[in-house]
Amino acid sequence: MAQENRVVVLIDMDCFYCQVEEKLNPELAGKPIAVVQYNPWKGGGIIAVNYVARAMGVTRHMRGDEAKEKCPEIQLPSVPCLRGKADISKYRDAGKDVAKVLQKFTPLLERASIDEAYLDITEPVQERLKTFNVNSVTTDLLPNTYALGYDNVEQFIADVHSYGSDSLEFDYEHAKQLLIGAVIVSEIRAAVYEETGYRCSAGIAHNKILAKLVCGMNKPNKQTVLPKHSINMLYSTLPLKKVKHLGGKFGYTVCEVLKITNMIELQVFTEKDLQNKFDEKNGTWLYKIARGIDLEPVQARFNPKSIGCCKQFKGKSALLDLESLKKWLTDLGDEIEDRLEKDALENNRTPKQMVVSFSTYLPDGRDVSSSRSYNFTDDDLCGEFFTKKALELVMDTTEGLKIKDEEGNRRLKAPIKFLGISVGKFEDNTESKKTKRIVDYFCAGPSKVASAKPKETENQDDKPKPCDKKSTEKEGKEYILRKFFQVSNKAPVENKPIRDLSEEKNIKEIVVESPLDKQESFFAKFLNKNTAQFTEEPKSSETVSDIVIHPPTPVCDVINCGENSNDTEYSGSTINDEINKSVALFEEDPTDIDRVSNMRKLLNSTMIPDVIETNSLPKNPEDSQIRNTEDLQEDTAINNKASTSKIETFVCSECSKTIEIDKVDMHADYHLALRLRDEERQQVRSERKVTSAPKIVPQQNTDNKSKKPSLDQSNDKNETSSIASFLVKIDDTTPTEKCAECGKRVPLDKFTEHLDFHEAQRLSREINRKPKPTEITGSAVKRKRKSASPVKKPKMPCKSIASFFSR
DNA sequence: CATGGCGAGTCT
DNA sequence: AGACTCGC
Repeated sequence: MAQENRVVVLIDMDCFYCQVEEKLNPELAGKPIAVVQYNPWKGGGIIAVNYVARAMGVTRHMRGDEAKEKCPEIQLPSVPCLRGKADISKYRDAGKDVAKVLQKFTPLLERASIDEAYLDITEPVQERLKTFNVNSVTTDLLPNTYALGYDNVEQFIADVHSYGSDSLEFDYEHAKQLLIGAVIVSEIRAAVYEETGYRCSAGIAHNKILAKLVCGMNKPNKQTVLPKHSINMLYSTLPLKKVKHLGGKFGYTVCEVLKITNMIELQVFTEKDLQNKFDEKNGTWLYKIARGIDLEPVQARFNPKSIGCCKQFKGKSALLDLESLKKWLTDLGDEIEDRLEKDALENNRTPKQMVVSFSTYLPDGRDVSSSRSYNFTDDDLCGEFFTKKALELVMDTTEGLKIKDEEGNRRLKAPIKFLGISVGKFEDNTESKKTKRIVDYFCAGPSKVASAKPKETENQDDKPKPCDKKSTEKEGKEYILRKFFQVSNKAPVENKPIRDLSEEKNIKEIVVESPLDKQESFFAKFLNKNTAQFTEEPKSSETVSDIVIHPPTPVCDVINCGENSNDTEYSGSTINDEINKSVALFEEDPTDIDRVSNMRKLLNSTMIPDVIETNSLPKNPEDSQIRNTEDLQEDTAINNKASTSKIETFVCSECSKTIEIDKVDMHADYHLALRLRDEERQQVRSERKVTSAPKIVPQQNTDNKSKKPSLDQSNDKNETSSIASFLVKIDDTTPTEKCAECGKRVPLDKFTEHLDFHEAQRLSREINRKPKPTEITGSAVKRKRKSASPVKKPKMPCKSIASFFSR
């Protein structure tokens, strides 16, 4: 069966959550309804609105309170709450009930979401045509049916009956199939209503994209057919972003790059055009969908491939201590257990993998997310397994989450904004004994499952014991805690030497360990070097090739500066000294006024002097809550120097964090690193998506103006931009070295900076880095992350020197 | 702080 | 394996 001649249907339940609520509570029938999510803020967030309420102006995105204003008599049933989070299981069950009805009509059913399913009914249509004459189709077989391009269904029926007499492009065979398809879909929808009481709408076309597209054109309780010859009419006014896959960033860049807004405008571009402007795959896909072609098959899938649950902890509700983390992971783990038990009983399958994901707030309020996976072994299935393993994964892989251990106050260093556990990679349970274990476990009865939770926390917490890693493996629930405190207990030991800040040697060791400490010297030097190069460059030079080509002198110095730089000595300075010292790093080049003033501006604007008296121990809880750059790294060492009698601090106006004076430079560089990362990302994106669109990738141009950075009167915003573009500027005559990391060709004399740039990317990525493998779970998760270490490998730069001299 | 909790799929 | 995108 040719893919282009399929009959594909999308069934979409009308305001599904509302219908479920109405069915469960018949008193609601006929009334305006909006389902709100538990969130008590301003009446809860509306996630579904029935059509009565829509008619009165209630929409999603509103809060419950707003809905009441628009429609005082509105009913606001709420999504139930279980374990502190929204519990949508009743909607999931209802969706499954519907899917079961759909499945009676074809096995080729793909559940697309809780309330949507694609059906490929090509076969049923062919079967029907064997015994049913299309000419006997009448409107009473097609209630609530619309055909795009026709005023009403009768006209479409008539067109089919007359072989499309009026239209040259009428594809009779295809239209006939769609018409029969529409008849079958009417029956399907009737069956759904009959058996579940739910109304739905449907789109009928020859592929998934189009079925989806037209399904929404007539709602509720309607179905819409899209004959081939109506596609262009539909496209002529259809915003491109309405098409599935084009509603996000990609669709936006397509519109920007091609300067179009409607689907029909895509048709003027050749396939090659589109492949050049985007990539091969996307170009071809765009070319085809512009002509109504979408070959993606309907997958036969009834059950979800993964089962997961997650929760956000936004803003003030971010998790700050170990207890909250444990609590929420327990709740999430319990939910997974519940749902997995049901799934095991219903589908006789077992997940082979678990993924725990989380995100933490950066000091500036943005967040970084991370995830770790674990492949189950057969011995894994024991009480509270998911919770324990999840906690283990989070704690184990995220040194940045290590607590600040002080006075029994067990705080997480980075506030957790999001937690999620999901399991997947299901395999069918065979008759073999091992895979049956999960069912055994779940069926074993409450005694085992409930596995009374001893109050293990308190005594363990205060007195962490040394533990033998091998023997405690997977033993009991205290295992996690014990392991945890073993780790966190090291902090004071590491801290001790640093208290005396004059001990340079100790500081250096710490600096080496901490990526963001390294960042300080890297970025200071990095920027400094750039300005130096610009100075040496003749200002009047006109061509790119004039950009100075001198040996990358400090390559090895820079590589090593993380280890031996004394930039990290800050002790005994005044605030202004520190600021000036930072600025001085950029003042060596008197010609680079912009950079100097910009940096000064940055420092002045972000650092608001705020001297605070601090006693030897942070009796004030707020003190321990200071979260700056290093807090997100694993380096607990520097933090704990609270023993100094008086600490001067600043408030960073970019991220509102309190920064101790000896971290001002680091902190400023940290913000710079974040900005650089963003730019690099944007650049990568534009290079990838619009490779041949010169307007989007100005950096790629080798035109004259791109080569005079020192004269560039750019403003603050463009300052870092110029740095980024500086890194990728290449000219034919420039000796280059291919970067092993990104494959780009980089001018030799900028190679060091280029490496530093990757360093910058890595730094921000490695907010959640894993500093060292832990033997205990070493078997669980592969961690062969290459070059995860922020410590520079001397290999690359040295190689670049060699190649420089060989040319 | 302010659509949240999903689930699928792609890229590297 | 993990980060990221898309859509409901």
